[in-house]
Amino acid sequence: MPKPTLVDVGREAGVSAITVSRALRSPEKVSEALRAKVEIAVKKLGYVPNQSASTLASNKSSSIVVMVPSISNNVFTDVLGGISDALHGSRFNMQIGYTNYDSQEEERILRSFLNPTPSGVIISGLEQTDETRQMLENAGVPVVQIMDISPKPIDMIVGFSHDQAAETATQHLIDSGYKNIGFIGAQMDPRSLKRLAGFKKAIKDNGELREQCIAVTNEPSNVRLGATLLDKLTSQFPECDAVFCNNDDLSVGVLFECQRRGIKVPEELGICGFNDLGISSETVPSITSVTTPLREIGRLAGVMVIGEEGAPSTPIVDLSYTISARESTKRT
Amino acid sequence: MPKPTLVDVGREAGVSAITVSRALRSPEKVSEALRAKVEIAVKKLGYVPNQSASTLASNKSSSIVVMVPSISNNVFTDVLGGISDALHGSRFNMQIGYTNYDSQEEERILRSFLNPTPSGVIISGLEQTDETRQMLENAGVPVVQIMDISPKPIDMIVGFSHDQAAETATQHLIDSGYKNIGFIGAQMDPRSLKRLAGFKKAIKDNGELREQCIAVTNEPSNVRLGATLLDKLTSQFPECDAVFCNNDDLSVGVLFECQRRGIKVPEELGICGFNDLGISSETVPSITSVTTPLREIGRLAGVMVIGEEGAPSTPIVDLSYTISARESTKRT
DNA sequence: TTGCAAAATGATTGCGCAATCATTTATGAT
DNA sequence: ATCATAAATGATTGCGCAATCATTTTGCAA
Repeated sequence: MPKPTLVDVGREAGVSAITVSRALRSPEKVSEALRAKVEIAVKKLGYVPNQSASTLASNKSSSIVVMVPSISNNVFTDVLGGISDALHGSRFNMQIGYTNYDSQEEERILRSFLNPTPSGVIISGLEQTDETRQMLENAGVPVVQIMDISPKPIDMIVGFSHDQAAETATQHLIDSGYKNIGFIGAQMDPRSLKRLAGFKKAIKDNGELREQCIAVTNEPSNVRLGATLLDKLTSQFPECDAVFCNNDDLSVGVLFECQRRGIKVPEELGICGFNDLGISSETVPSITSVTTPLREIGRLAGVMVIGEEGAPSTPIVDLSYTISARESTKRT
Repeated sequence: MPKPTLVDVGREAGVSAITVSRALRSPEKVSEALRAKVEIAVKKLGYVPNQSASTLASNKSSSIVVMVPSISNNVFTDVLGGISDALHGSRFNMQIGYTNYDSQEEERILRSFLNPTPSGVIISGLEQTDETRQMLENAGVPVVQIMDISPKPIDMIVGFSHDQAAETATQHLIDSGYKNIGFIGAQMDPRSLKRLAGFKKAIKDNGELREQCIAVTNEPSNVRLGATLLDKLTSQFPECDAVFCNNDDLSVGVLFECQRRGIKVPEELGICGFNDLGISSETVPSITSVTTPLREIGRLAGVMVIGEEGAPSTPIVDLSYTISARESTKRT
C-alpha cells in the first residue's frame, strides 16, 4: 500500500483533508472530539506528513537553521548537542551550516538556507554582516544569537560575557599570587578578542600591561599550538609566571610543554584555560579553567527558537560562567 | 521581485521550463548551445532551485543521510568532516541522524529519513537490524557502510578491520617486551568487541589468555573512565605491565592515573590507545596509538555515495591503519 | 533525395499540502 | 425566539518541479 496522505486520513476519520491538516498543526483550532478522531486515524494508517509538500505549499520549512563556525571544535559539538536535545521530539529538525569563522561565508550559506524560510535561526556570535542582519530581520522568523551576550540582539540571545569571564579568570591568577601573567590565544575570533580585552583590563587594573605578555595566532587551536605559543611567550616575556589560555586545547598543550621542559606547575608557572572541556579536570596537575554552560546555551537556544513552554520570558539570557580553580593555579 | 522559477529562466533563455530543468540536472541530454543559454539566464536571474518542489515532484530528495552513533565522540566528528568535504560544492546536502549506539533507534530514525527517498545513505557499522537492511535495499539508493570492513556489504563499504588493528597493536606491545598485557574498554559497541577479539587472538597466539586481564564497561568513554578502569584492572590483575585501550580517551586517562600513582610509563606500564585523536602525540610521554584514517573514510564514503568521479572502482575499500609507536611503549 | 532512427525539445499533469475564502454549526445576548 | 457573532469545518486552488508522453529536429545510410 502506498504512503497515506491527508486525504486518506480524512477518509478514515470521516472529515475533510484540510481539517486533518488543522488538527495536526494547530489543534487548538478544532474541537476536542475531532482531534481525537483524527489522532486515531493517523495512528491506524501510520500517517507521516510529507515535509516537502508542506514546505512547498506554505513556503516555510520545519528546519531550524544553526550556524556555527566549525564542526571540529568541541565547543560547538557541545552546543549542538544541547540544541539537539531541545529539538528532540518536536516537529523541527536541525540544518547545520559551517561558516569556518568567516562572516562572508556565513552570509552566503545563510542566504541559501533562508529559502524556503526556515522556522527559526540559531547563529553564533554578534558579528554578522549588515546584509546578514537585514536578511534575518526580513525573514520574519525567531533568531537566537548564541555564545556571546549583548543588550541589543537581532531578536533573542543566550550566552555569557567573554570579557568578564576572562577578566575574572585573570583576576583569579592575580589573586593566586602571580605577578607576570601572559596571554596565549589561537583562532582569534571576535569572542577570543573579547577574552583578550578582559585579560588586558584585569592586568591594567592591577598594574602595568606590557605588550610582550601576549602571544597569539590566528591558526586553528590545537594542543601542539599550546606548546608552540608557550615557547614564543617565554622567549619574549621570560619573567612570565602564569598564563591565561584562550581555550583548553592550549592550556593542556602548555601543561605538557611544561612537563617536557621541567617547569613546575603551579609553582613556577600557573595555568588557566577556557571552556572546561573535560580533560582539564583530569590532567596531572589538574588545570584551572573557566567553566562555560555550552550545552545549556544550546538547549536554551533551541527552546527559545521554537517558542516551547519552558522558554525564558526575556529575550536576553546571560548564563554566566564559573571559575573552576584547580591545582594548576594553587600556589601554596 | 519574487524568486525566479524555472518558467522565468525559460522565458529569459527562450526555451520551455522543462528544458531548463533538464539543462540543469542532466546537461548531457541537451545540446551544448542550449546549456550555455540556460546557464547565462540562470546567472542573470539568480535562479536557485526549489528543493521542496523538486523533492515533491520526484519523490526523491537531494539529501545524503548519514547515520552515526554519537555527535560528541570525536571519532565521528572527524568522519563527518570528511563527508562534509566530499559533499561541499555538490548539489547534495547532509542529513545527520544520531543513533546513540542503538540499532532499534537507528531503524526508527532511518525509517523517518527514508521518506522521501534520499539520494544516498552512509551508515556506521555492520550491525543493522534485518528490517533496516531490508529498508535500505528496497530504497534503491547507494548505501555506504563505514568504520568497519566486510566482504558482504549491503552495497558499498569503506573502513578497516578492527580485529586486525587491535591484534597488530597488541602484537606491538608483545614485541616491545611486555608480558602481562591488559585490555581496557568502554562503550563496548560491536567494533569495540572486535578490537577485544583481536586483542585476545594476539594474546593467545603468544601464550595464555587470562580473563582477569580484561576490564571493560558499557558506559560512554571519557578520560576519567580510563583512570577508573586502570584501578579495576590493576586490582584484578596486579602483574599487569601494559594496557591496550579501546580508544584514546581511555589511554590518556590511564596515563594521567599513572602520573598520579607514580607508575612509570613506559617502564612499569606500557600504554597503547586507539584512533590517534590528536592528543596522544602531545602528552608526556607521548602515547602509542592506532592511527585510523577517519577523515578519509568520511571523504571516500561521500565520494562513493554520490558516485562522483574519483570514486574507487570497487565497492569494498579497506583503508587499513598504522601503528604510531611512541614513547609510552618504548621500553629500552 | 528519401526515409527512418535517434536526439532534442515541448506540453500536460500531478506530487501532498496549506492559504484563502466559503459555508455550516454552536453560542449567547436580548 | 431572534439575531449577531464566533467557532468549526469544508471546497478550491496553486506552490515549483519532474515524470510521462508527444512532437520536432537532426543525422545519416541507402
